[in-house]
Amino acid sequence: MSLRHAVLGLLSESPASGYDLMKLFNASLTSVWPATQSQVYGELNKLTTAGLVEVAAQGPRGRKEYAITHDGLTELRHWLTEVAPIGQQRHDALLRVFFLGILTPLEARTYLLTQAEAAARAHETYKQVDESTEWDDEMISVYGQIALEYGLRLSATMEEWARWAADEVTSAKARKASELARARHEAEQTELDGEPAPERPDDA
Amino acid sequence: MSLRHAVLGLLSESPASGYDLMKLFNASLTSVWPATQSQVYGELNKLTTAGLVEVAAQGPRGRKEYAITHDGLTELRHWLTEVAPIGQQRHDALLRVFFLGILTPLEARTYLLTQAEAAARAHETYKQVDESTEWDDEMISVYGQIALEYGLRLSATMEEWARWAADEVTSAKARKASELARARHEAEQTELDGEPAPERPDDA
DNA sequence: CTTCGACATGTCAGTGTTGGAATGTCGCCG
DNA sequence: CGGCGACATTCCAACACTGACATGTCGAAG
Repeated sequence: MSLRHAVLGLLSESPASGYDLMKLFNASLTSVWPATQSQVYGELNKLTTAGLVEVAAQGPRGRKEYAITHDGLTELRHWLTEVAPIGQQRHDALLRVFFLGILTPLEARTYLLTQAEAAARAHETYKQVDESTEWDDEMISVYGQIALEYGLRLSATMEEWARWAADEVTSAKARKASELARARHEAEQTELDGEPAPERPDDA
Repeated sequence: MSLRHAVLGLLSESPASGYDLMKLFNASLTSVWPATQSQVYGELNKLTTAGLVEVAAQGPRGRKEYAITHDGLTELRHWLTEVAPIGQQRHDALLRVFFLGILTPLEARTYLLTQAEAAARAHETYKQVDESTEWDDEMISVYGQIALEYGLRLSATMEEWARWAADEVTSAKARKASELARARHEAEQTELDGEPAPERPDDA
């Protein structure tokens, strides 16, 4: 139900049309809460029916400029202060990690390093935004900056983790190999003692 | 479309019934890709129709034990190696940050510190799992450990960021206050010069 | 004056996700 | 042997999201 609150939040800063809202979504909320046209226009109608926003002005081309109502602002405040955010987020990229075992270590490493690069690119993008924006002490600016900082830190953590993980795959493989070598050695010892050697498939 | 691949991934490790899969989802994938019963059973039927899994054995109580087919394994490998993970994830908690400006700095700070505590609790939980698990060098264990490490690092980053952000709110408020004080001072100077003082609302 | 791009809204089918209800079976403990 | 808890599946209504299609208006540049 957060699309509703994203729309309310944007309208709390200034009145806007559905078209304006789409631009705002694509400009500042894409990486946090993406939305499509159909969703935004649909939600605006629902919000109007619910009395949380109202058509404050009409313009050319059928433009309807929406403004948040008192009830809408109350709802927004309620959501911010009293509704606990859901902690769990679906994480496509991390889900794959659980199943990397069906690939070869080399393929798994490639996957992780690709993730590292994607994170690095994301970090670079955030940095560009940070540097090309003039931050002042207005509250809206402060919170925008705080959100951006989250992006910067998250992408940095992601990259470091993915590089660490790639190394981990390599060293785990090495540990397994040496373990196998030891097992082989013991098997040879046993063989020397006259026992028949147990079957051991060669690891590729 | 990742629920499908989560199911395939779990079945790639060992055959299981829908009921078994639900336990696996709740045990290891909750924080990465949560799923409900209806989803899992529904997906199993779709996967069977698509020939990616098959009913390998039937048991008591109508139990159907599913196994991944050759086609299913191919599809899983394809997803892992060739389908780019979607980078953008919806982020409820971060969305709110954009709109904290409509709250008082104190309320905003409370929100951020609550988030910090939630992150700290999550970190603690992951730590418990890490310490209470016996990790070996089997591949499945290695990748489980890698995913867990991501959780550990992410929650640590979250907590640090939220605490930093809470401080940032405080200092931004202070900067604004001193700015206002300076403006006031200048206004008084102007007043002494005989000019009328401009209106200035008191900040609560 | 015409044409083109930006402005502007609306609708739809298909898919994914949630949460709950309904139904029944088996095995073990007392 | 009676009942309870774990096992096990199926169905459904409601809501959220995706991506595309349809329709039309205005303003400015050529």
